Amino acid sequence: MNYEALLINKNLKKTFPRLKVLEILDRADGFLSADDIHSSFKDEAHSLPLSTIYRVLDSFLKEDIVHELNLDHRNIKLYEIAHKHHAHHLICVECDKVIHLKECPVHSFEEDLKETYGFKMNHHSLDFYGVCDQCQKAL
Amino acid sequence: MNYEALLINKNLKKTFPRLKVLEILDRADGFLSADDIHSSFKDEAHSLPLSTIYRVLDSFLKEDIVHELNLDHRNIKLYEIAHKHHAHHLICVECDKVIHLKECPVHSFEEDLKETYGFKMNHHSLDFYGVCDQCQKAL
DNA sequence: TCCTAAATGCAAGTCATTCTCATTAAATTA
DNA sequence: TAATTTAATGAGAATGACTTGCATTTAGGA
Repeated sequence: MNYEALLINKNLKKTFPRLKVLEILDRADGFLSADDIHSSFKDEAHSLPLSTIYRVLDSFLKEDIVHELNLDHRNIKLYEIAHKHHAHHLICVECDKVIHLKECPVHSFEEDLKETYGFKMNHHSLDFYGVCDQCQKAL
Repeated sequence: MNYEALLINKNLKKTFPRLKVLEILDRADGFLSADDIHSSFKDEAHSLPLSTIYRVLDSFLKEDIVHELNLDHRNIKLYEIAHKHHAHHLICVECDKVIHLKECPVHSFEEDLKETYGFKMNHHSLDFYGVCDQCQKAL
């Protein structure tokens, strides 16, 4: 993944914080919170303040570079590079594991809603919360 | 709706705050935030502190007396008496109008997930965000 | 190289929600 | 009915995720 090209392509200035956050998200294998991103700097000399991280994430959200996932059971937002997966999830409320679901079973339902209610659709969230196999055994 | 009977039925002590919150939620015609509930006391002599309201709502959630709705675009939780509607929504990000959807198009999908991943399912959220008819015209 | 708007760093602020702890009250028991 | 136990409440402080104000820096075009 060419970070610089992506930023230029999205008309975002190529700055150190943006490149760094992009790299961290790209190398992560799942969702990260703003705080996760912040923490991943702890051993490096040049860290980033949380305010900058939030601003960078906002600019990425606007350009659809990242997806946002709201965790109902934690009151927290998680972020992931957008192209990685479609945005439906199976979430374990015990260990916070997130399983990505590729299928979107509500696509045609959404089309119907647009028509019925005259909505201009923005996005939809479809997330399943439960206890995973391993945590069931552990409890 | 018999508030006292409901509480007794759920093994919840019949207290003034619980009866009051139940009544407010029952009389509301949509979702309310904890703050909405708090505000609805402003003209009355005996109000309730927010801490109590949150605790009452928690006890109601545990007993499935209320449903909780997380608003992605506002970072806020809304509550409604559970029996009123099934919990899927079409939400306008401009005016915060919430339209209740009766149909659940992911029921069989959820059954498949349980089987495939061995999850014990807790709940799922399915919410559509967009701009409603009226707000589109107003923009 | 200069210029300007945009981005950043830092600190302070916001706001929904939770917690602490002393007090009160509900429901059980004597 | 009174005493007891235990949960619930009230008030306010605390938390924690996120946002904002503002002075400074920097990217990218002139």
